[in-house]
Amino acid sequence: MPELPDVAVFKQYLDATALHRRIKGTSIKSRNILGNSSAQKLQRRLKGQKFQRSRRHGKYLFIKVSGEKWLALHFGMTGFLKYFKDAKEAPGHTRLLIEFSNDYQLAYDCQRKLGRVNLVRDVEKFIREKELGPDALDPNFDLPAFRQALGAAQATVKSALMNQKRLAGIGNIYSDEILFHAGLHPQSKTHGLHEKTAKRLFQSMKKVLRAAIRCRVEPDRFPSSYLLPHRNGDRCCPRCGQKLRRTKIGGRTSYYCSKHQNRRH
DNA sequence: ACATTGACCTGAGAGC
DNA sequence: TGCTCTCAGGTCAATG
Repeated sequence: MPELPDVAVFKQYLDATALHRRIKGTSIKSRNILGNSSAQKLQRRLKGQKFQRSRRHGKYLFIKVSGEKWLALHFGMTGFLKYFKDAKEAPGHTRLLIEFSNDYQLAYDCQRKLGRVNLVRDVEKFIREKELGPDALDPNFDLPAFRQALGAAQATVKSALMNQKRLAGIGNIYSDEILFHAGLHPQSKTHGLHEKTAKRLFQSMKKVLRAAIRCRVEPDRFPSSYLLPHRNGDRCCPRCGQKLRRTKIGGRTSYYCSKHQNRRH
Protein backbone atom coordinates (compact mmCIF):
# COMPACT_ATOMS: atom_id res chain seq x y z
CA MET A 1 0.00 0.00 0.00
CA PRO A 2 2.26 2.69 1.22
CA GLU A 3 3.59 5.05 -1.38
CA LEU A 4 3.90 8.79 -0.91
CA PRO A 5 0.15 9.57 -0.77
CA ASP A 6 -0.52 6.76 1.67
CA VAL A 7 2.24 7.91 3.97
CA ALA A 8 1.00 11.50 3.69
CA VAL A 9 -2.40 10.30 4.92
CA PHE A 10 -0.75 8.30 7.73
CA LYS A 11 0.98 11.51 8.75
CA GLN A 12 -2.32 13.42 8.90
CA TYR A 13 -3.78 10.57 10.91
CA LEU A 14 -0.88 10.48 13.33
CA ASP A 15 -0.91 14.26 13.76
CA ALA A 16 -4.62 14.17 14.55
CA THR A 17 -4.38 11.37 17.08
CA ALA A 18 -1.12 10.44 18.74
CA LEU A 19 0.81 13.70 19.16
CA HIS A 20 1.51 15.21 22.58
CA ARG A 21 0.42 12.20 24.59
CA ARG A 22 2.62 10.66 27.22
CA ILE A 23 3.98 7.28 26.21
CA LYS A 24 3.42 4.69 28.90
CA GLY A 25 5.08 1.79 27.23
CA THR A 26 5.98 0.02 24.04
CA SER A 27 5.69 -3.57 23.06
CA ILE A 28 7.47 -5.12 20.12
CA LYS A 29 5.45 -8.00 18.72
CA SER A 30 7.88 -8.81 15.96
CA ARG A 31 11.57 -8.11 16.22
CA ASN A 32 12.38 -8.34 12.57
CA ILE A 33 10.71 -5.03 11.85
CA LEU A 34 13.38 -3.34 13.96
CA GLY A 35 16.15 -1.82 11.92
CA ASN A 36 19.02 -0.25 13.80
CA SER A 37 17.97 -0.59 17.40
CA SER A 38 17.12 -3.30 19.84
CA ALA A 39 13.71 -3.69 21.43
CA GLN A 40 15.17 -2.63 24.77
CA LYS A 41 16.69 0.52 23.37
CA LEU A 42 13.49 1.46 21.61
CA GLN A 43 11.48 0.93 24.77
CA ARG A 44 13.93 2.99 26.81
CA ARG A 45 13.89 5.84 24.32
CA LEU A 46 10.12 6.05 24.11
CA LYS A 47 8.98 5.47 27.67
CA GLY A 48 7.77 8.66 29.34
CA GLN A 49 8.27 10.71 26.16
CA LYS A 50 5.81 12.32 23.79
CA PHE A 51 5.54 12.53 20.03
CA GLN A 52 5.97 16.20 19.24
CA ARG A 53 5.58 16.49 15.50
CA SER A 54 6.12 14.54 12.33
CA ARG A 55 7.49 14.96 8.87
CA ARG A 56 7.53 12.87 5.75
CA HIS A 57 10.10 12.25 3.08
CA GLY A 58 9.17 9.93 0.25
CA LYS A 59 7.73 6.81 1.79
CA TYR A 60 9.20 7.48 5.21
CA LEU A 61 7.36 8.98 8.14
CA PHE A 62 9.56 10.56 10.81
CA ILE A 63 8.14 11.22 14.25
CA LYS A 64 9.97 13.56 16.62
CA VAL A 65 10.23 12.07 20.07
CA SER A 66 10.79 14.45 22.98
CA GLY A 67 14.43 14.09 23.83
CA GLU A 68 16.80 13.59 20.96
CA LYS A 69 15.46 10.97 18.67
CA TRP A 70 13.15 10.54 15.76
CA LEU A 71 11.24 7.41 15.01
CA ALA A 72 11.62 6.59 11.33
CA LEU A 73 8.80 4.44 10.00
CA HIS A 74 8.82 2.67 6.69
CA PHE A 75 5.72 0.72 5.81
CA GLY A 76 6.97 -1.87 3.37
CA MET A 77 4.16 -3.17 1.22
CA THR A 78 1.50 -3.68 3.84
CA GLY A 79 2.09 -1.28 6.71
CA PHE A 80 -0.32 1.19 8.31
CA LEU A 81 -1.07 2.90 11.62
CA LYS A 82 -4.07 2.59 13.86
CA TYR A 83 -4.92 4.57 16.98
CA PHE A 84 -7.50 2.94 19.19
CA LYS A 85 -8.61 2.40 22.74
CA ASP A 86 -10.49 -0.85 22.84
CA ALA A 87 -8.34 -3.96 22.43
CA LYS A 88 -11.06 -5.33 20.14
CA GLU A 89 -10.07 -2.72 17.58
CA ALA A 90 -6.44 -3.78 17.43
CA PRO A 91 -5.46 -4.64 13.88
CA GLY A 92 -4.56 -8.21 13.05
CA HIS A 93 -0.85 -7.91 12.33
CA THR A 94 0.38 -5.47 14.91
CA ARG A 95 4.17 -5.53 15.01
CA LEU A 96 4.72 -2.57 17.31
CA LEU A 97 2.33 -1.22 19.88
CA ILE A 98 2.73 2.08 21.70
CA GLU A 99 0.56 2.71 24.73
CA PHE A 100 -0.27 6.22 25.88
CA SER A 101 -1.25 7.45 29.31
CA ASN A 102 -4.77 8.20 28.07
CA ASP A 103 -5.14 4.45 27.53
CA TYR A 104 -5.17 4.76 23.79
CA GLN A 105 -2.71 2.76 21.76
CA LEU A 106 -0.97 3.27 18.46
CA ALA A 107 -0.41 0.11 16.43
CA TYR A 108 2.12 -0.21 13.65
CA ASP A 109 0.64 -3.02 11.62
CA CYS A 110 2.65 -4.73 8.90
CA GLN A 111 1.37 -8.03 7.67
CA ARG A 112 4.38 -8.99 5.58
CA LYS A 113 6.99 -7.57 7.92
CA LEU A 114 8.73 -5.79 5.09
CA GLY A 115 8.49 -2.43 6.83
CA ARG A 116 11.15 -1.13 9.21
CA VAL A 117 11.26 0.96 12.36
CA ASN A 118 14.44 2.90 13.09
CA LEU A 119 15.57 5.32 15.75
CA VAL A 120 17.47 8.20 14.22
CA ARG A 121 19.14 11.25 15.62
CA ASP A 122 19.45 13.26 12.45
CA VAL A 123 16.75 12.96 9.79
CA GLU A 124 18.79 14.69 7.08
CA LYS A 125 21.67 12.34 7.70
CA PHE A 126 19.37 9.35 7.55
CA ILE A 127 18.00 10.56 4.21
CA ARG A 128 21.53 11.00 2.91
CA GLU A 129 22.60 7.57 4.08
CA LYS A 130 19.60 5.98 2.41
CA GLU A 131 20.52 8.03 -0.65
CA LEU A 132 16.94 9.19 -1.06
CA GLY A 133 16.30 11.70 -3.79
CA PRO A 134 14.13 14.78 -3.31
CA ASP A 135 10.58 14.23 -2.17
CA ALA A 136 8.27 14.18 -5.17
CA LEU A 137 5.86 16.70 -3.58
CA ASP A 138 8.44 19.04 -2.13
CA PRO A 139 7.52 22.55 -3.36
CA ASN A 140 11.17 23.09 -4.24
CA PHE A 141 11.12 20.05 -6.44
CA ASP A 142 10.29 21.92 -9.63
CA LEU A 143 10.51 21.05 -13.28
CA PRO A 144 14.25 21.70 -13.65
CA ALA A 145 14.91 19.63 -10.52
CA PHE A 146 12.70 16.89 -11.87
CA ARG A 147 14.55 16.83 -15.17
CA GLN A 148 17.80 16.70 -13.31
CA ALA A 149 16.58 13.85 -11.13
CA LEU A 150 15.62 11.79 -14.16
CA GLY A 151 18.91 12.83 -15.64
CA ALA A 152 20.28 11.25 -18.75
CA ALA A 153 19.10 7.93 -17.46
CA GLN A 154 19.03 5.07 -19.90
CA ALA A 155 16.34 3.55 -17.74
CA THR A 156 12.68 3.22 -18.62
CA VAL A 157 10.53 6.06 -17.37
CA LYS A 158 8.66 3.77 -15.03
CA SER A 159 11.73 2.46 -13.27
CA ALA A 160 13.21 5.96 -13.09
CA LEU A 161 10.04 7.25 -11.39
CA MET A 162 10.16 4.38 -8.93
CA ASN A 163 13.85 4.77 -8.19
CA GLN A 164 13.96 6.29 -4.71
CA LYS A 165 17.47 7.57 -5.30
CA ARG A 166 16.26 9.74 -8.16
CA LEU A 167 13.12 11.02 -6.48
CA ALA A 168 11.43 9.72 -3.36
CA GLY A 169 7.86 8.58 -2.89
CA ILE A 170 6.62 6.92 -6.05
CA GLY A 171 6.03 3.17 -6.26
CA ASN A 172 4.35 0.74 -8.58
CA ILE A 173 0.75 1.97 -8.36
CA TYR A 174 1.41 5.67 -8.71
CA SER A 175 4.03 5.33 -11.40
CA ASP A 176 1.38 3.58 -13.49
CA GLU A 177 -1.16 6.27 -12.66
CA ILE A 178 1.24 9.10 -13.53
CA LEU A 179 2.27 7.53 -16.83
CA PHE A 180 -1.37 6.99 -17.71
CA HIS A 181 -2.14 10.68 -17.19
CA ALA A 182 0.95 11.74 -19.09
CA GLY A 183 0.12 9.41 -21.98
CA LEU A 184 3.50 7.75 -21.80
CA HIS A 185 4.24 4.10 -22.29
CA PRO A 186 5.92 2.67 -19.18
CA GLN A 187 8.79 1.36 -21.27
CA SER A 188 9.58 4.74 -22.79
CA LYS A 189 13.20 5.63 -22.23
CA THR A 190 14.00 8.50 -19.93
CA HIS A 191 16.88 9.45 -22.11
CA GLY A 192 16.08 12.16 -24.61
CA LEU A 193 12.67 12.87 -23.19
CA HIS A 194 11.24 15.82 -25.08
CA GLU A 195 10.96 19.08 -23.16
CA LYS A 196 7.19 19.12 -23.55
CA THR A 197 6.87 15.48 -22.54
CA ALA A 198 8.99 15.97 -19.45
CA LYS A 199 6.80 18.88 -18.46
CA ARG A 200 3.65 16.83 -18.99
CA LEU A 201 5.10 14.01 -16.92
CA PHE A 202 6.08 16.39 -14.16
CA GLN A 203 2.65 18.01 -14.06
CA SER A 204 0.94 14.63 -14.07
CA MET A 205 3.10 13.54 -11.17
CA LYS A 206 2.16 16.52 -9.01
CA LYS A 207 -1.48 16.33 -9.99
CA VAL A 208 -1.85 12.61 -9.34
CA LEU A 209 -0.05 12.62 -5.99
CA ARG A 210 -2.05 15.60 -4.74
CA ALA A 211 -5.31 14.13 -5.94
CA ALA A 212 -4.55 10.83 -4.20
CA ILE A 213 -3.95 12.62 -0.91
CA ARG A 214 -7.14 14.62 -1.38
CA CYS A 215 -9.02 11.34 -1.85
CA ARG A 216 -7.32 10.03 1.26
CA VAL A 217 -6.19 7.19 -1.01
CA GLU A 218 -9.58 5.54 -0.79
CA PRO A 219 -10.17 3.93 -4.20
CA ASP A 220 -13.89 4.78 -4.07
CA ARG A 221 -13.12 8.47 -3.87
CA PHE A 222 -10.83 8.57 -6.87
CA PRO A 223 -12.33 10.03 -10.02
CA SER A 224 -13.30 7.15 -12.26
CA SER A 225 -11.05 8.72 -14.90
CA TYR A 226 -8.14 7.47 -12.84
CA LEU A 227 -6.47 4.15 -13.48
CA LEU A 228 -6.33 3.05 -9.86
CA PRO A 229 -9.99 2.05 -9.40
CA HIS A 230 -9.81 0.08 -12.65
CA ARG A 231 -6.56 -1.82 -12.35
CA ASN A 232 -8.02 -4.12 -9.74
CA GLY A 233 -11.54 -3.83 -11.07
CA ASP A 234 -12.69 -4.20 -14.66
CA ARG A 235 -9.13 -3.75 -15.95
CA CYS A 236 -10.41 -1.49 -18.69
CA CYS A 237 -9.11 1.90 -19.71
CA PRO A 238 -11.36 4.56 -18.14
CA ARG A 239 -11.02 6.68 -21.27
CA CYS A 240 -11.70 4.24 -24.07
CA GLY A 241 -12.89 1.07 -22.40
CA GLN A 242 -10.20 -1.00 -24.05
CA LYS A 243 -8.74 -3.80 -21.97
CA LEU A 244 -5.62 -2.64 -20.15
CA ARG A 245 -2.32 -4.19 -21.12
CA ARG A 246 -0.25 -5.82 -18.47
CA THR A 247 3.50 -6.24 -18.42
CA LYS A 248 6.37 -6.69 -16.02
CA ILE A 249 8.85 -3.90 -15.51
CA GLY A 250 11.52 -4.29 -12.90
CA GLY A 251 9.69 -7.31 -11.58
CA ARG A 252 6.53 -5.31 -10.94
CA THR A 253 3.23 -5.65 -12.69
CA SER A 254 2.47 -2.61 -14.76
CA TYR A 255 -0.89 -1.73 -16.31
CA TYR A 256 -1.30 0.67 -19.20
CA CYS A 257 -3.55 1.47 -22.13
CA SER A 258 -1.86 0.79 -25.45
CA LYS A 259 -4.12 3.32 -27.15
CA HIS A 260 -3.32 6.33 -24.99
CA GLN A 261 0.19 5.56 -23.86
CA ASN A 262 2.92 5.44 -26.44
CA ARG A 263 6.65 5.41 -26.67
CA ARG A 264 6.95 8.48 -28.85
CA HIS A 265 8.33 11.41 -26.98
C1' DA B 1 24.45 1.87 -15.97
C1' DC B 2 20.62 -0.75 -16.37
C1' DA B 3 17.58 -4.94 -16.19
C1' DT B 4 16.47 -9.14 -14.02
C1' DT B 5 16.00 -12.34 -10.40
C1' DG B 6 15.58 -13.99 -5.88
C1' DA B 7 15.38 -13.17 -1.03
C1' DC B 8 13.02 -11.18 2.69
C1' DC B 9 7.94 -12.31 4.89
C1' DT B 10 2.86 -13.46 5.30
C1' DG B 11 -1.67 -14.10 3.87
C1' DA B 12 -5.71 -13.43 0.64
C1' DG B 13 -8.02 -15.21 -3.13
C1' DA B 14 -8.60 -18.25 -7.11
C1' DG B 15 -9.12 -22.68 -8.91
C1' DC B 16 -9.72 -27.45 -8.29
C1' DT C 1 -13.72 -27.91 3.34
C1' DG C 2 -9.09 -28.14 2.21
C1' DC C 3 -5.35 -28.12 -0.70
C1' DT C 4 -2.13 -25.82 -3.96
C1' DC C 5 -0.85 -22.06 -6.69
C1' DT C 6 -0.32 -17.24 -7.68
C1' DC C 7 -0.14 -12.78 -6.46
C1' DA C 8 0.61 -8.57 -3.60
C1' DG C 9 1.32 -0.97 -3.51
C1' DG C 10 8.93 -2.29 -1.16
C1' DT C 11 13.89 -2.77 -0.97
C1' DC C 12 18.28 -4.91 -1.28
C1' DA C 13 22.06 -7.73 -3.16
C1' DA C 14 23.88 -10.59 -6.69
C1' DT C 15 24.23 -11.50 -11.46
C1' DG C 16 24.07 -10.76 -16.62
